[in-house]
Formats: sequence, C-alpha cells, structure tokens
Amino acid sequence: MLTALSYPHIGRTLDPVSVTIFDVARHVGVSIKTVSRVINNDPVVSEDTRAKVMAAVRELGYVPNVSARRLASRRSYVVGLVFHNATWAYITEVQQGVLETCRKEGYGMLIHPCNAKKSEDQQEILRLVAQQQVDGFIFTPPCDNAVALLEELEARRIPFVRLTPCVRQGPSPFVAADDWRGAYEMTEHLINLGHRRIGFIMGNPDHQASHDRLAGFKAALEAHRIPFNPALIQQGDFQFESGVTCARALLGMEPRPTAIFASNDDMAAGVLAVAHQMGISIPADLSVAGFDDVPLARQVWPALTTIRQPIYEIAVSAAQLLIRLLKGESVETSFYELPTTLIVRESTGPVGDPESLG
Amino acid sequence: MLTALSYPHIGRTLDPVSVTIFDVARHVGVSIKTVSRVINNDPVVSEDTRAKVMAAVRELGYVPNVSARRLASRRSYVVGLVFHNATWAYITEVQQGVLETCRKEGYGMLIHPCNAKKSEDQQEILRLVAQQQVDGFIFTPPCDNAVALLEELEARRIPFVRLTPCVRQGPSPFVAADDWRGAYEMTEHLINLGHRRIGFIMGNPDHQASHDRLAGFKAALEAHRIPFNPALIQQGDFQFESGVTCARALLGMEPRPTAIFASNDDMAAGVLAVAHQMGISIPADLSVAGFDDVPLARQVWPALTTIRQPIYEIAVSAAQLLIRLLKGESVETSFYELPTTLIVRESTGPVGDPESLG
DNA sequence: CTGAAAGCGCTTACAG
DNA sequence: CTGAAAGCGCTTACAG
Repeated sequence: MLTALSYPHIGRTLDPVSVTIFDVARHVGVSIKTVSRVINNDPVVSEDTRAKVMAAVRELGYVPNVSARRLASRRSYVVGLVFHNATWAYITEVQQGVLETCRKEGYGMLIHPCNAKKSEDQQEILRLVAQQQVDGFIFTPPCDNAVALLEELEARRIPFVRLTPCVRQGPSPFVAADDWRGAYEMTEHLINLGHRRIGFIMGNPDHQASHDRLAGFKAALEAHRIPFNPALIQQGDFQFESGVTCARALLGMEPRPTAIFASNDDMAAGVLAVAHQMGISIPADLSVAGFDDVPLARQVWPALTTIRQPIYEIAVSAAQLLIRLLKGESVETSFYELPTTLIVRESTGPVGDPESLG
Repeated sequence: MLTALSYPHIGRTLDPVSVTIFDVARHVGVSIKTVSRVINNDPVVSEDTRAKVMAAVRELGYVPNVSARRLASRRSYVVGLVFHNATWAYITEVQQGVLETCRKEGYGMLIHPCNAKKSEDQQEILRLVAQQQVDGFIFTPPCDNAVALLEELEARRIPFVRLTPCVRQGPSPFVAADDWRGAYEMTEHLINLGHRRIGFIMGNPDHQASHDRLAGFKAALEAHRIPFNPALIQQGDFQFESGVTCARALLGMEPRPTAIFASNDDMAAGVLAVAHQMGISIPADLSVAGFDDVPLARQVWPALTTIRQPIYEIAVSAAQLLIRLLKGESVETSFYELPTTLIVRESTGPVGDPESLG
C-alpha cells in the first residue's frame, strides 16, 4: 500500500507570487515599460540601462509570464498545425520542422489533428482563433480541402500556409514538393532499366500529390513512347494495406508487370510483402519503387528505391513563411516548390536479370 | 509574378474587439461573475439564469479568451509532454493518447522534445513552469532519468507522471507496461516451438524496459532449465540500424541461434533484413520476434511475432492521472502497470521445420 | 531615450 | 444564489 499523493496547494490557495516585471523595475529603479522594452529587444533603450535591467533579470530570475503577454498584446505567438489522415511518418517530420522553426522564432506550436472536412471540426478551428490560442495555421493535406474554412480565415485575416494543396491559385501561400518531376524521374529510372509493363499504385485522391505523381508517371511513359495501359493503374490510399490489395491485383495479371511504382513508401512496402508471399524475387523478377523516403523505406527488405521528398524542409519553409506573415512582413511570392531526389536502393533492377538478387 | 501578400493589420492596429464576458453579462442583465460561473459549470447557479446566459453566449458567439483565464487563474491548463530519443512510432502513439485525454478534460498539450540529461534543457523545462506555460508534465523514457530536474519539480510542487521509469520508489506516480512478463511470455513461446539457442538483442540501457525485458528473457530460460549463454546477448539501442549490427554478430556465430528475440520491433526488422540478405528463410531457418507491436511489425515481411505493449492506453492513463493531480484530487496508488499481449504472426515457427515458410 | 496611465478579459476572495 | 471590487502581469498608445 503506497501513500496517497496529492497536491493540496492546487485548487485551494495560490502559489507564492513569482518575480514580476514590477520587481525588476523596482530593483533597477526604472519603469516597468523600460523593463518591457529590454525583454522585447526594443533597440531604443540605452546600452547602459539595458545592461542594468539584464543584470537584474538574471539576479532575480525573472521570467516573463506568457499569459499576461498574450492577453495584453492580444496575440498568442502560437502556430497551429492542422492535419488529418496523413501517414504518421509524414506528420512526424512536418511536426519536427515546424516546431524547430517556431522555437527559433520565439513561437509555440499547437498540434491539432482533426477531420477538416467536418463542419464541427471547422468550428473547432475557428474556436482556436476566437480563444486567442493561435495566430495562424499550417495545413497539411488533405486539410487544405476545407475550402469554406479557409475562406472564413481569409475573411478574418488569419494567416495560414498550406502544404502541397489542391487549389494553387489565390493569394494564400503554400509550399510543395515537385511531385510531378519526382514521379517522372522514377518512371524514367524504371524505363532505363528496361521496364515497359509498369504497374502504378495511386495515392489518396484527396491529396494533390496523388494526381501529380500519376501525371508525372504518364508523362514519362509518353516521352519514351510507351503506350499507357489503364489496367496497370490501381487506386490506393497511401496506407500499407492498400498497397497489399493493389499489389495482389497487379501481380495476378497475365502477363504481370515487371515493375510496380507505388505512390508512397508505405504502399510499396505492401507490394514487397505480397511479392515475397508469392515467391517473386525482388528485384530479379519484379522491381518495386516508392515515394517520400520515410524511415520505412530503409527498414524493409530489400531497401526501397524511392523519391526523397524534403518533408522537413517543406515544413521549415512553411513555418518561416507563416511567421513572417504573423510579424506583419510581406511575402513576395506565395508559391514555393522544392525539388525531389531519386534514391536508388535495392528494390529496383534491370528487367529479367537474376544476378541482381540480394 | 504573383502579388505580394501581407497582413497590414498585424502589428499595427488591433483587431476589432471581440465579444467579452462583459457583453454577455450586459445582454442578460447579470454580473460578469455569474457569466463566469456558467461557463465554468459552477453548479451553484440557478437553472433559470444558467439558461439565459447560455442563450446569450450562443447568440453573441461568445468564446472565452484563454489568455485572460490563464492569467487570472494563474494556471495554464496545459500538460507538457517531454520526450527524447525514443522511437518515433512510440512517441506518436503516446502523443495521441495524451492529446485525446487532454482534449476531453479541457486541457491543452504542449510537446517538448529535448535532451533531458543536458542541464540547459532542464533549465528550459523549468522555464516553461516559470512562464506559466505548463501546469504539469508527462515524461517518457529516458527523460525520467533527469533526476535533478524531477527533484526540483517536486520541490516546486509541480506534478508530473513518468512512463516506464527507471526509479520506481518515491511518491511521484508512473505508468508502465509489464515488460518483464511480456519478455517472459515471448521467450516461452520460442521455447515451446523447440528453440534452445535464442539470441537476444537488448535495447537502449537508459530505458528501464531494456533491463526488464532482458530479465524476463533470462527468467524464462531458467524456468525451462535452459542455460543462459552471455554470448547470445547483443547490446542494441532500439534503432533499426542496431538491429542490423547485432543480427550480423549473432548470425555469424557457429552454430548460429535458431531464434532471435529483439527488444523492439525496429530492431527485429533489422534482423529480418540481415537474414534475408544472408538467404536465411524465416521462420524455417530462423525465428524472429519483436516487442511493442508498432505499425512496422505488420509492414515487414514476414509480419513480426511480437509483444503488444498498450502504449496508447499507458499514455491515456498517465494523462488522466496527471490531470487528476492538477485538479487537486488525490491519487491512491502511484503505480500503474498494464498487461502485455503475445501476438503470434509469421516470423516465428518450430525449429527446423521447412514447411513453415511463407 | 524614458515613463504614467489605462486596459487586455478573465478569476479570486469576500460579502451578502 | 448573486455581485462589486481588486488584481493577475503584461503591452499599447501617448506624452515628454
């Protein structure tokens, strides 16, 4: 039997009052406004008083109260990161990029998973604004499809930045990878290895990336005068399980494809699993390619040839862009597209070459 | 050339004043205190006035300003989630559990990745308290090792809950999985399949789970009178790459183990990759077992036999526990241990049975 | 370069 | 069951 734990001070009396801006001001012999100027790096303060104030801040261990600052300035200094339905590895990397950028700029980050298509969830997002919890938003796909919400935010002049959105006109900025080119390059890689019958697994159609990757695939086929065969296209949803289902369909065809290009690494991992189960050697009997270059791409066997999408950098750019807007700085261009990179690993090889196995 | 985007209202003049508690009070003809009571669900208000206030809240679209509330109440209603160095899949699940619980209870969650061993990062955590950003903390391993920090928090009476900590005495509560039993059961599963030469890959020694899993493994061997062979133990760090390194060492032995039990799924995936590379069939020639049951366990081939650790439920329990403490409620026991479950998939099978392949 | 006053929108503590 | 007063700890807007 352990002792009961409780914090009787909580909810009854208040904690001993901590050091405030008044204490610092009194200690130095200046007004609180001067202390405020120093802690906010207002350049107008003289070096002499700045030094004295800083010394007092250190000596007294003064830390500004963020709630007071937020209330008085009517700003939260917090960025809301809104996401739904995306792969966790993707979200994780976005989160890291946004959070690190926010920290550097003195902002906080609030993660807000939700189904942005549902009107209750849209209300919830507007509520974050009304509560003054958040100054602006970053939307990851497919949250950028919540058109009514985005219009409402624009009307209220709440800045936001979208990642790889579907709608790319209009004033609000976005950051994207060059999905079309990435898919084009991967397809060309497969074609150069001699593949002509290439299966393609599409991603969730709510994401613009799904369409751009398919378009890049088609364009590369066309550039190499390979006829497009709709029977080789399967509709997935970016999840591993859909990769399994689509791979079963593709590998059941006669003749079957010599390569499968999945629109992300999770689905490509599903293709690998099915191929292994069917006793198909990779890449000797089948080449498999993914997209994104998330950690999973290296954790399956054989390691996936994929297109590296700079998710972290995209997130950093989006956060920087948003914070510039929040600071009232203007932004020249609202369209940032980052390049992708072909990463060749062990899951792709020349057509019908038994040597290429492991 | 796109038009420049800026929000000139930001940083210059203030937004039009939104609806406040005064507006609601005036509209109903009561004091602001009464409105405050209603929105905080104080049961003392009469049903009649409560209804009138609620109607006005809806009609005017009133949303309380959280900064004002936090400032006046000297509380943030925010839980800090501190983590470092753990597997992303683990953190992701913890995050979901904590966030969903916080939302239900009207709390926010602040994620705070840091190296809790470094003293600057410990200062940063104390700063969150001083800034009134956070009312309490949840520490995931190995952050629970920041002993000096935890003592400081206890001295300041800041509640915190640890997940699977190393130090388990003392008053501050924690939640853990029964790692010892999980490892015991997995080892027994392998022994029942006829395995006697079982390699074991240990996790990061900063995590208590690493030691408990090893102890469970040893105990099961002993219970079945299988002599413990230290040469079969490899030191990993929970990352995929360490699984690869340790598997190379184990599979280079003569005679080599017939089974490898890795202390988590990421390292088990590394074992699979090495085995595939060496042309070792799984589970015909080698059984491979993991721990945790993260998504990766189903995304590799063959799907991993593993021990399901209820990470989500652990996170939910920890958050509930912390919020109870934050509300000033007492907690009878400070020790919560959740059971694990053996999940048998395709990566384990009887010793030397070629039929069990795929 | 510095400061006094007012106010941000709530809750606390107390009274009735 | 309800309310008037004071205060939480900052920033804004203005003045000098």
